[in-house]
Amino acid sequence: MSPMDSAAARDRALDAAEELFYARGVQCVGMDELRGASGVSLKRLYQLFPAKEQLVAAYLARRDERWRGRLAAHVARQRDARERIPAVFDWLEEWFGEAGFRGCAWINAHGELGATSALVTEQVRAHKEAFRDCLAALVDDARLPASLAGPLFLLAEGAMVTAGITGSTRPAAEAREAARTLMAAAGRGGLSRPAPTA
Amino acid sequence: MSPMDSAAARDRALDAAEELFYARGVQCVGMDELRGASGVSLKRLYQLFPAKEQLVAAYLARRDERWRGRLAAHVARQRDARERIPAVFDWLEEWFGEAGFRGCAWINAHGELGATSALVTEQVRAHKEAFRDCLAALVDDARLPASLAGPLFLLAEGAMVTAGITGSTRPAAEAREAARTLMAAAGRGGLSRPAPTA
DNA sequence: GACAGCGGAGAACGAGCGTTCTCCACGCGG
DNA sequence: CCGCGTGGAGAACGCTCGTTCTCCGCTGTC
Repeated sequence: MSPMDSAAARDRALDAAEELFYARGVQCVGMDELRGASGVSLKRLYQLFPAKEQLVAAYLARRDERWRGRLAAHVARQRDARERIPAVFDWLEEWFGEAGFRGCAWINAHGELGATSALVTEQVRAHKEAFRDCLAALVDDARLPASLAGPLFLLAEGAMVTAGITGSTRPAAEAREAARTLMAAAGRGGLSRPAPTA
Repeated sequence: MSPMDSAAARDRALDAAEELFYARGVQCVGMDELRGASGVSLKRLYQLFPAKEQLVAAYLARRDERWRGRLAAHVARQRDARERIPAVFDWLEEWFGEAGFRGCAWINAHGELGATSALVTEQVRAHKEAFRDCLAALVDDARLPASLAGPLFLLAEGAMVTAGITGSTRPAAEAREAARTLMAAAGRGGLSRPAPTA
């Protein structure tokens, strides 16, 4: 291989990292196994990423880009701005049903390394913030109150966690229905007051 | 120490396990460190728990009991059955604000070991199912439609994850407001219909 | 006081890991 | 055709970890 495709080596390393880290957890996969799966020599791996931690961070960063790209593409297919919000949950449902789905990579990575690696924590926070911003933009486009973004985000996060733990796609549908209810209530004007107590 | 307090040794082992596993992650804490922190000899540890995995499962099981006990106690302070549901989120908010809060122990354990340990996965599923059942009972007591339990559960899970990642207690308040809105909408009669599309 | 048995301290073991080093085959400038 | 440097394969290193073993002191009994 010519020296020039260190970019290709990087891609192959990240491909292998994504597949293995996501499927089995970061700590379960050694650098040697990564070398075997990617075909990139250990020497090269350490040239590209000075330590495993950086490879993990790069894996999360690239996955973040792709994940948000896929979500945005799916959502953009809806003409009606208000339908784009339920479409987020449609897309989650599709994702949850994919073979090999094992929950949210960032939540998993945070559970595994959040206490240990500041770099990973940073990636996780950045990803979640970006996702939240994405929802906020959809809420804004739909001319709904900005305060809706937080709850929608929480519903989506809860759905991801629950789908990851139970292996079911159902949380996506539940979250979508709840999101619709919240949108309708917000459209009706502001957040609810407490239920009448006496 | 008399041979009889193997129960006490068990408790001390679990105390140390809970503190260290929760704070730093399971894989970061070795059996030797656990011995140092608990004062229980390695030999005894392995008599009580044939392998680390069992100790992890026991830690999660005991924490589950205590966690749900604390939640139930807090919720029971509300007279009005409908106020017990927001009270769940009040309690979450308190929890999120505690020193050393680092997210949901079960979600973290699942992220760390879900792909590896069937025993741990089982504990996580059992805990989440129990929590969900608890919410379902509160919904039932409040004479609200059973379909509310799922969305409330998702809001709570989303809040736990988000609080764990961001370190803020705010997700609890957001989830509580959303829960109130969903309760009000359900009280008003059933789930929302999709917004008018044409 | 002698002895059997239990329990604790910590060494030992074997495996796996992240990281580095050694060695060799290959391609290129003179 | 000959050195030279680049890059790959994989051995090696040092460390940590889960688990087991060895040794020793203590205690309760005769």
